[in-house]
Amino acid sequence: MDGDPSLQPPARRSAGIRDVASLAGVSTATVSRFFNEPSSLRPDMRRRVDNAVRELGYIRHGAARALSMRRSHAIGAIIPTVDNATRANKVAALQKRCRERGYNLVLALSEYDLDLELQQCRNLIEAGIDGMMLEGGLHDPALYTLLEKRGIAFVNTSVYDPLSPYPNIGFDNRATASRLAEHLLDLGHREFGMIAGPRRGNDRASDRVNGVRDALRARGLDMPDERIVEHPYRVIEGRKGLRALMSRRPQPTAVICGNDVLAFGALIEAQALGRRVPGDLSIAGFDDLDWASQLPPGLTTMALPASEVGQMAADFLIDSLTGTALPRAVEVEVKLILRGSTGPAPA
Amino acid sequence: MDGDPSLQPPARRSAGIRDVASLAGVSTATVSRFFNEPSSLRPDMRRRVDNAVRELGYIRHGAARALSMRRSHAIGAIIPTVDNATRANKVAALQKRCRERGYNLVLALSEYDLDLELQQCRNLIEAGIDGMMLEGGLHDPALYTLLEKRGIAFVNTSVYDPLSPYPNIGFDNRATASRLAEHLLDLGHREFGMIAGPRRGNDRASDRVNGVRDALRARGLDMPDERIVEHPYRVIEGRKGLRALMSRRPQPTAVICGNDVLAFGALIEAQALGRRVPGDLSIAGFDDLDWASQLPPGLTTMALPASEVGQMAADFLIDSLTGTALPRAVEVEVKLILRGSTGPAPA
DNA sequence: ATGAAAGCGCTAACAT
DNA sequence: ATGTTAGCGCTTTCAT
Repeated sequence: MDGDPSLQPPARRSAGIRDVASLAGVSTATVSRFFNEPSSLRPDMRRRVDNAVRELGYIRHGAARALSMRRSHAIGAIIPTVDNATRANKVAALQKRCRERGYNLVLALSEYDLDLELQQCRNLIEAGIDGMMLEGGLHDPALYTLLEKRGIAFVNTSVYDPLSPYPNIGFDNRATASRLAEHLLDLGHREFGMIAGPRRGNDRASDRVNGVRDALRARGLDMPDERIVEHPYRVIEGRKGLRALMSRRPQPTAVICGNDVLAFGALIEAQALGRRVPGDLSIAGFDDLDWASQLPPGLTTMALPASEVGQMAADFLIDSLTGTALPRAVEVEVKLILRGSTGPAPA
Repeated sequence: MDGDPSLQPPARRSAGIRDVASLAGVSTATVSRFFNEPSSLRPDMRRRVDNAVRELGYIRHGAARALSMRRSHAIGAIIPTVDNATRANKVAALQKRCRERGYNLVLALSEYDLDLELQQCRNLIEAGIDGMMLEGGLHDPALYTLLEKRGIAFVNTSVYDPLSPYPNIGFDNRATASRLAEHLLDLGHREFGMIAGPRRGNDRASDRVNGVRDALRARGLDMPDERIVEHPYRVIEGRKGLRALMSRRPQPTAVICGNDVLAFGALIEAQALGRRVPGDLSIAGFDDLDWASQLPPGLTTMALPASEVGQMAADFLIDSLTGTALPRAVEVEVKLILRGSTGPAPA
């Protein structure tokens, strides 16, 4: 093998399908079938091609394949950031499932910016993705137009809305937040505060605020704007948020945080302020991160099945490409995890 | 515009370069130049093409472009997981810089498995990536062969080794771990323990262990195997690790953790065991995660400039493609962040 | 079951 | 400065 004593062994371009075909003594069509429909080849043909492929270290040329098949076997994903374990799990599950089914994942970040999201969408279309996972259901209308006009499969994730015209896989953030608030209402809390994530351009963040409001209103209570502070998802911001809320009068006895990272900060700041959790103050979050069960007194939170969503998104997108009929909206289960950070309202 | 009352408006395939060319009354070459070398067009030509592009909503076909240019404008990255904020920052910086320079990011996960990493490498090659970011310097030899034979640019990251034959951007994990150990030695500690990350197939994890050993040996001390426990990077595992170490005699007064997540668990478990930090026990980690400065008493840790590495990796790879001469190894600065979790050895 | 050959939608010589 | 046209490396009819 490699018997050609040519002058520049490293510079020769790598083997193409024609090289394989001629080495195996078959046509290029047969080599193509070897990869795409092996069962249509006679065993001996298959063996010959297989040997040639191995000998040459042949790897198909994806771009040529995509051009010819009008299918890139790439799935795109646009997410705000990756620096959140829940989302990381979703992306990991997405890429794993895509890989299992022969698809690659092209990742783009929107940084919670709808304009940037649209731009990234264009980039991914240019990259030729066959399907695209989005986060949330709030996007520039042009994004939907773009995708639909080009017949690119897509799915909104981490939101569930059976009435949406667009496919979605996730859960109802608003109802989920209501459940969390009800838990606290049942514990006797009447003075609520909320450390929300930035709501602009983020329907999950605003839905969570609205959900808490829903629950309070259903019991004749209200959560005025001054009881809501908005902070980026960072621990230090959770601390600031709690400090701000505790400076209002009357002070809240229950604080719901937009996610566990903010709750982490709130928990630490409560301790720094000398408030006992849950004796003086109950705190809850969303995500059920790794440490939520470990950090005393344990964080009450909503466990969001992120990797399930990622995997389902991959399946949904890839199935769409084969023309399978699929449900427009899929709801995944969110569990309320009760831990030590929430308790009866102080007397 | 769109004056053709045909029967299936949504089904018509999207505009190609020829459509743009004929609408603008120019050749396809001119349209191509409009995108790739706009300055070579006369202003009025540019305007005509621009209008046609807008009117048709034309987006270049990446696969066709890649096939023709022999360049996909895609960068691949294979990382173990994304569920770590430091790595998330690296990936975010990588994708951002790639995007700025007209490249897309194809992401693959290796799950700390060298065989899977090699497989993912093949997948990415098939996807046609022009360059590839790897994590660490320990890979299947076949991976290097594959990449070099095909002339794909690549770079090992989060490691620094000027003697390596392969390009790398990062820091010397071994030396960095030594610095951390020296800090504790200077505080008078003599009994060390280590909660390492899984070392199999992970040079960063094993280098950190070796670095701690180096520092101890330099002072005539030793760290026997039974003072090292190995745990996956999760909070609960950090707790288990500390419990295991504290069951040995003599007990360590200083525990160095493979990363901040493990250190988090160690911190919590120390508290659960009634040990005061740093009074009875000093704990340190790697990464300087978001909460490290917030969680009392503050975690002493090494701050790794992850996003700097991600950005430099993007620049290195893309610059390589243009034939720019580049340094083979780049070292980034790691800072020792002193906080409350480390203090003088108990008397 | 296998082969021959016509594209897929661009880019880049080369020509003007 | 702009146009003509031959590929890029596959897949997929259509023959056989």
